[in-house]
Amino acid sequence: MPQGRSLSAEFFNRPAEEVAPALLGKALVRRRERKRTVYRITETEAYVGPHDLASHAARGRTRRTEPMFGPPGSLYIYLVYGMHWMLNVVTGEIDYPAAVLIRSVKTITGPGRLTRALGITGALNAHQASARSGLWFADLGERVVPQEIVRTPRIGVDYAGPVWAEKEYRFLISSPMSSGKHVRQV
DNA sequence: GCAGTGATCATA
DNA sequence: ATGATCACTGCC
Repeated sequence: MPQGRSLSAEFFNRPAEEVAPALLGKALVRRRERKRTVYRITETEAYVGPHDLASHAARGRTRRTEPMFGPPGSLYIYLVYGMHWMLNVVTGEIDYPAAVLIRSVKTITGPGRLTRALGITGALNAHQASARSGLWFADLGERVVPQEIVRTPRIGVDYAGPVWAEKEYRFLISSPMSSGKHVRQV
């Protein structure tokens, strides 16, 4: 199975709202026990900076949020509701807290289900995404055109107040089935 | 619809 | 030390 070229830190060194759609169609690669599995990313969310009231970083630099202030391409993984690990990749320059939440890959929908299926826990928190850590991102060479990308408000962030809860920082690859139309393949 | 679950953070 | 909150999921 092709796994493509690993995405460098430079790919992540730009605003989260740019990285989030750019990750659609890219690969999330997991290595466990010498087995590699490649997953196509289908849904992401951007948490854009310290002024973003939906972001943990809006509460400042604490032990929990410290990884968000790390270098681009590092991982921010935290537990929510005492049960579900959330996988994020840090974006932008060091000391600027921003990240992209990986919400779904093909065949696995939901950020908590995703980490459970891939065996991702806080053990990888603050690590760089890399072959070394066993979790990284890659370019499959697949083209995702802007027309295939759908934007919506983020999920589960009503606590942020209307202005920030309504920002369209969630990105999905539109599925031909859900659009109710068949698509001619080129 | 709503309970489960436990780390984190603010308050004290 | 205590209590509220929570970037979710699964079952009623």
